[in-house]
Parts: sequence; structure tokens; C-alpha cells
Amino acid sequence: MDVVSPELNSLLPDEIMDTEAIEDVPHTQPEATAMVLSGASDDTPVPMETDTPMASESLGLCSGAASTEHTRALTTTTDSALSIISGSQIPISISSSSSPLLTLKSTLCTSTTKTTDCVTVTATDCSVSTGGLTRLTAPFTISPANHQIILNKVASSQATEAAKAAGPSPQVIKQDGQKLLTSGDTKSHAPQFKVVTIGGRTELKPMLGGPGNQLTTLQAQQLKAVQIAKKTPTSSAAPIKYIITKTINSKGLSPQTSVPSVITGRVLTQNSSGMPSRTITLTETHNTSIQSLPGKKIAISPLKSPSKVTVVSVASPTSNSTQKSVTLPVNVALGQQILTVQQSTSSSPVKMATNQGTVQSNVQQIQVPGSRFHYVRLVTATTASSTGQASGPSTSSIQTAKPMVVSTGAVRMSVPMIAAQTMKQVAPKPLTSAAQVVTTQTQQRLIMPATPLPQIQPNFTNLPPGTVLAPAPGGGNMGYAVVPAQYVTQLQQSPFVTLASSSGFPAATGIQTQARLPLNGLSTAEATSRPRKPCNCTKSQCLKLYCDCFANGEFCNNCNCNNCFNNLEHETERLKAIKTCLDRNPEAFKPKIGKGKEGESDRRHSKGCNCKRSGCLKNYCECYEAKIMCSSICKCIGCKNFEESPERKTLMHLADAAEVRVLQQTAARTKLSSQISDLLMRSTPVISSESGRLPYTFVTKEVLEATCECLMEQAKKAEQTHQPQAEAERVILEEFGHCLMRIISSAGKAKRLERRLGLLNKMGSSELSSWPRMVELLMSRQSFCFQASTTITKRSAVSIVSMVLSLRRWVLADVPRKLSFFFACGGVVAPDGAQKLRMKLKEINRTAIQSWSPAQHHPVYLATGTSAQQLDASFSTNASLEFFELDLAERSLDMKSCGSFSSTHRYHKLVWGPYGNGLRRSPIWRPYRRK
DNA sequence: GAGTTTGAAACT
DNA sequence: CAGTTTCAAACTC
Repeated sequence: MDVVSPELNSLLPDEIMDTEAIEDVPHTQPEATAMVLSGASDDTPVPMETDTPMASESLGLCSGAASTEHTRALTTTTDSALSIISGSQIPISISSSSSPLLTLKSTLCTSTTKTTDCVTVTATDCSVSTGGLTRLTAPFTISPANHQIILNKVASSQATEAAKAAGPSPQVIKQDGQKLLTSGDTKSHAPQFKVVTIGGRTELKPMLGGPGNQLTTLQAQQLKAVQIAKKTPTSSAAPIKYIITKTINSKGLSPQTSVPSVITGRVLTQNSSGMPSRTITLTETHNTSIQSLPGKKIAISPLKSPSKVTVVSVASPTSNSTQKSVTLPVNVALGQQILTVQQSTSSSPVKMATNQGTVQSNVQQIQVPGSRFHYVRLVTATTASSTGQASGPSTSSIQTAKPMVVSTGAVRMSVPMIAAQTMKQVAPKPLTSAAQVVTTQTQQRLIMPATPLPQIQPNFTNLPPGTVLAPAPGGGNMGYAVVPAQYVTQLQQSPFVTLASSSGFPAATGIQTQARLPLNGLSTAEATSRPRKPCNCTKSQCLKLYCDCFANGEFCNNCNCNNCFNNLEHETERLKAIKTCLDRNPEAFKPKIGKGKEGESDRRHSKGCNCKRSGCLKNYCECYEAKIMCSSICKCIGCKNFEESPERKTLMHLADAAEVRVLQQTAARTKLSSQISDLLMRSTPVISSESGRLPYTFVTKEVLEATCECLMEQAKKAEQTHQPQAEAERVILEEFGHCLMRIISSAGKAKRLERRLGLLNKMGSSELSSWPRMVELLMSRQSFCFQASTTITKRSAVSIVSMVLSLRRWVLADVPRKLSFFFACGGVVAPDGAQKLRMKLKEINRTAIQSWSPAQHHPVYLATGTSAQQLDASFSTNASLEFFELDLAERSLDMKSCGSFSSTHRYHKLVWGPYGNGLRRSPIWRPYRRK
């Protein structure tokens, strides 16, 4: 049946030419055809996954010990939700200061409160309700106008030293005229709330159930909600309700206890009570001095994704500090995605005490010498001592890297809480899904010092979406700006923790790599597991997107660049450069590789490539480099980077083989053979999914019924012929096998059609509004003449020419039918455009023709006219027409014989349709002729 | 490692 | 917007 060689067939976009699926599976044909056609016409852009919803804003603090569910919950947090999630107990006391910024007004709130502007602080095992084990003395400032929540440090808050995690300190939320609504019924299965009015000195009463309470799994969850109708003195905006919700797990619960998600407002949190209780003390100290810690900085840089905020912990071994109170003012402007994290003292650790150990996170403020910027350094350290709530079972040992996520929906802070002292002991192991979730959120943001930059600050108007300058709470000049780009300081002396190191691959292997965002097109695992290439920039000062470091939002580190300005020492220049880039392209720092439609695993380049000579099969091509196939938005010429491309397949196989070899060698060296098998196991489904997986939806009810009928028919036959039972079974089984084969065959064809549809979309560029009609003609095997149906410019003419390269595959597929393909471009090509066309034709000559069948004669006509009517007439009269005919047998294209395109008409609307063989073929290029 | 090729970014 | 130049990485020898 095949009249075309398999190779040619493989080249073809068989959606048109391959009628096998249609003919062999008549039942499926109409659907398949319809699908192709409709799909072709429906050229809706594929939404990119690149962009995380900007609208969603949530802030979540997830303790390092957060379980998988926690992280998952974080990812589900939605709009304007502030959630502080801890997998362990978090003694928190919230005390309002006299700061006018803080106004807490309680209103009734239920866990189901629906708020778009709701700020929800969710914490499990928070001591706020569990007896006031700790104190959170951070003043809350919630600015409805800006949708900001500001945890401001108050001068002379002394909760600090006293805030022993274990010590049941009164939890105080003071705010004049403010009410605190909390909920917590220890005996109730369902979350219950308790309203606590907070007067001038309102205290938050311990809410936790008595120790004698035997709580079930559900009972273990206790929800405390604090709804704060905030009144900021400076804001006159409509009051926005904020909810502080706390999911409380009673200590001593059964380790099997699992806590279902608690939805508060829009925050979904989950707590696993089985986790060891842990205490996070968030207090603030009165020390406002800025400690200068040269060399210990957190890079604050624009990230690729505007949707998240990432604070990278520059891990360094930190001695176990006895100081348990930490000042951690956090300003979060939800509406504008402001996240400000400040640390008043360099030595104040954010301590998270677990039964297993104490993770101290030092948020250190750093002042770079010679720089007016203030940087924050977040250092985590683990000690073996157990502080805080000592009630839980103690024990385990290795503190694995666990991400601490501060998520504001669109703003996300991810802080890998890796115990500095144990980092190198972390055994490579599959990360939890929680970690994976975090890593999939590869688009992160860092906080960027922004305040004292008068010469630049006024120009920050065009910072990426979500970028906001956050003034310092005290009115000082220590604000920070969250910029959607991933800039992380690279400090030579500071080991770096991989930001998104939680990947499917054992990333936390102790190799301290620079925190970074995933490379474009690379998976998180790839991006994080592989060391970044040093750049070699010489002229760009590493301040242009030419520089991969800069483009990826990183500081240069261990690079080979000359005159590098991509470092802290040139922060001003760097910021200017960032702004320049963002001015030029607001999405300059966004990942270029997004995701296709929902449900599709295919990623795609956000802009598409423009490759001309590489066939999109070299790393020059950004699509190929990202290991993705070119898509409909690509403007490449001679693309071979499509799914069914044999060249691509060959390359892929070679690459796979090479990769496997490398893995094997590496594993052999490191004696980690187990890793190999693991990786091989991983790669297998990838390969199979690409080529073999059948659509599971194909076995429909009708298919099943038909199959059963077939089997029953065989059974009846056997019965009627009095076949022995064994024979009857054999016949039935055979029939079943046949049914399966047919199902598989049909499913495979359907899948092929799906793929072809994708290619069809790729070819159906925007210039072709009548693409379905063209497909229809192709399917009818008519000779046809193709004309663009929409306004053609010089540029679009180029695109049309590039289509020739794609269409040629169809032509090739129909060799026996001598399908002629005419390409007409009438009256639209200006002289310079003609030059471009010639170049494109050279491309045809060079890259495409070589693969054409020399034995066949496949004319390609390039016709021009001065108007649509003229061209139209030309096709019928073969007059007043400039056209060229290519003889494939010659495999050459003498461009000189093409003459010139004289038309300067740039815009013509043409229609297209079948013209039959209006143009005669010639074995050679016809000389240019004009009437 | 030097030189070439390539395509994105930057520039005009 | 379109064409050209610059740039650094990819590639070749």
C-alpha cells in the first residue's frame, strides 16, 4: 500500500497524506479527519506555563520540616493569602506594638470565609493557641490599600530572649481596638473558632485542648483563625479582612494522625501530625543596628518568574545560638507582591526547634562595604539540642534539606532549610513530593535591595510585574524590592545551597552549588543538578542578555568573563542593566520555555526560534537546546526538530545513548550503580511516552461493547459448531487478540493523528486563515496553488516561503500522484523582500532540496504579480507572471535566473484556491520573464 | 585552541 | 517594524 518509502513517510506530516489510518479504520476516520481540520482551523495560542498567575498572591512560611502535604498545600494557596505553615509546632506570639502601622481589628471569621484579599496565616501546632509557648512579637501591619501585611519589628520588643520556645509565654496580640478572632476547640472534630477580643492589651489565650484530650485524627486539627480587619493609618482603602488561621495539632497525637487540608479563606494547609513537633520562634528584637557581614550576603536579584519570591539561604555553619528570639520583620504587600524580609540583628536566629534538633535560621542583615544596599542573609544551622516543645518523640537524625517556602501565590519564597552542619551528610535520596513541588516551582524571586538608589529608583517603573519597592518599615531607606528575576549572590566564600535543589534527582548531595533558577528549557533537576557553565563574556560586561549568567538572574561566579559587572561591586550598573533589559522586554527574565496546554506535557518556547541553517537540530536552536520540539510559533526554516523527524530521532537516540554512557561511567566511578538503574528506570517511561503510549481514552464503552460482541460471536459460532470447549476458548482468545490488535492499531493511528494535528498547527501560521481549505485540497490530492489569504508583508512573505519547506514534505509524500505544488506570492514582495525570498530559496536549495527525491520532478513555482487580480489572472492565463520552477532533479537553484521582483506593493489580500496545473512545469528554472 | 558558524540580542 | 550589527555560545578543524 505504501507507495512512498518509509523515510519519506516519516518526513511527512501524515495528517494529510497518510490515509492509512483513515482507510484501515473506517470507523475512526471521520473523527480523525474532523479533528485535523478543526484543529487546523483552531489555531489558538497555547497558554504557556511559564507565567505563573500573577494575580494569586499568597505568602506561606513552611517550616523546614514541612511535610509533603505542607508544600503541596502551599502550592495550592491562592489569591492574596498569607499562610505561614509549619509542619511542627510553632510557638508564636504576636504582639502589637505602639506602632501606628498596626491595626488589628477582629471580625468574625470562619474557616470558610471567602476572601480574595484575605491574608491567612496558617500554622500547625502553633503555640499561639497551644498555650503560648512562644511569642511572636512581630507587629503586624496590614495595609489594605496595598494589600500589604507588614510584620514590623518594634523597637524594644523584648520578647526576644525570653521567648524560649519551650516556655509557655503568654501570647499577646495587642492592638488597640482590635479584635482577634481565633478558633480552636480541642474537642471538636471540625475546626472551631474562638473569638478573642483584643483590646488595648488583649491577650491571646491559649486555645489548645487539655493534655488529657484524646484526639482523633480530625480532632488533632484545630483551627484557629484570626481575622483581622486591618486599619492602617495610611490607608483609606476599603477594609480587607485578613485571617490568621492556625491549624493546631495536639501534641502527643498518634503518629498516624494525618490532617486533611484545612481551607481557610483561600489557604489550604495540611499538617501531618505525625511529624515531630517543632517550634518556630518568631520574635523581634529591638536591635536595629545593621551588622555588616562582608561576604555573607543574599543575593537579591530579579528572577525569571515574577511570581515568586525566593530567599536563598546562604548556608553556613552557624554556631548554635542560645538566642531563641528572632526578629523577623516581614513586610508582605500582597496586592503588589511586596515581600520584605528584614533582620534587625545579624545574630538573631530564626530558630526552629524541633524535637529532632534545632534549626536555626539566622536572618542577617548585611551591609556591603561601599554599597548602600542592605542584604539579607539567611543562615540555617542545626543543633542536636532539642528546644522548644519537648513533648514529641525525639529522634531522628539527619536533617535533610527541606524547603521553607514563603508563598504569596504569585510571590513565593523558598528557602531550603538545609542544616549547614549536616548538609554534606545528606544522603542522596529521592526527594519527597513536597520538595518536588517546590522544585517544580522553579520560577522564583529574590528580594532585591532597592531603596537607596535614587538614580535608579525613579526608573523602576518598568520593573517586571510584581516588582514593588518596599520602603523600610521604619521609614528608613532599607527597603527592598521584589523583582521577578533570579539573582542570587554568588559569594566566593559562602557555600551556596541550591535553591531548587529538591529535584527528582538526588540533588542535595552536599555539593553546594550556586543558587539559581533553572536554565531555560532545562528541567529543574537538570538546572539544579548540573553546575552552571561559566560565561566567557568579554564585551558585554555580563550586563546584557548575551551573558547567560545575567540572563539567568545570577551573579557571575567563577566565570571567565572580562570586565564583569555582574556582581555586587557593580550593583548600580547591574540594576540599570536589569532595568534596561526589562524596559526593552518586560519578560526578559522570564523563562523562555513554557508549557503547552493543560494536560500536555510538551513544553515549548515562548517566542519560538528563528533558526535558518541549523535545522533546529543543533544547540544553536533554543528549542533543541531545551530538548523540546519546535512549535507553531517558531519561525525556523528547514526545521527538522519535529516529532517525526528521522534526523531528530537519530539525534535523540544518540544523545540518549551518550547520556546513558555518561551515567554509567559516572556511576561506575562513584560506585553508585543503584543510581544508574534508578535513572534508567526514569528514562524508560519518557521514551515510551514519546512514542508508544496509547491514548487511554481510546477504549471507550463502545469499543468494549464491540469487543464483547465479537467474543460472543465467536462463542456462538463455536457453540453452534459444537466445538469442544478448548477449541471454543482458543477461538475466543484469538478473537480477543484480534480485537486488541485492532484497538491498539486504531489507538496508535489516533495518536499519530494527534501528533499530526500538532504539526498541522505548526504549519498553519497566522498568515493562513484558510488553512483548513488547503488541507482539504491536499487531502483530495488536487494540484493546487497556494496563496496567502491574508495581508502579506515582506516579513510574512518570508514566513510563507518557509512554509514551502514544510509543504514539500507533503509533496514528497505524494510523489506517485505527481502532485504539483505552486507557491504564489502575488504583488506583495518588495524588492528587498524579494531578496529575502531569494535567500529563503537558497535555503530551500541548500537544506531542503537535498532531501528531496532526485528521481522525481517536483516543481515549485514561485509566482509574483503586482496585484491579487493580476496574479489570479496569471494563473489562468499564465501571463504577466513571474514564476520560477524548480527541478528537483538538478538539486540546484540558480538564483540569478530568478530575475528581480519589481513589485513594491506591500499589501495585497489574496485569496487562494485550487488552480489546477495552471503553471507548466519545466525541468529547469525558467528564466525570469515579464510582460 | 584557533577559527568559523550560528542565532539571539542589541542596535539603528 | 524591519534590517543590520553585535555578541557569545556552539561548533569545526
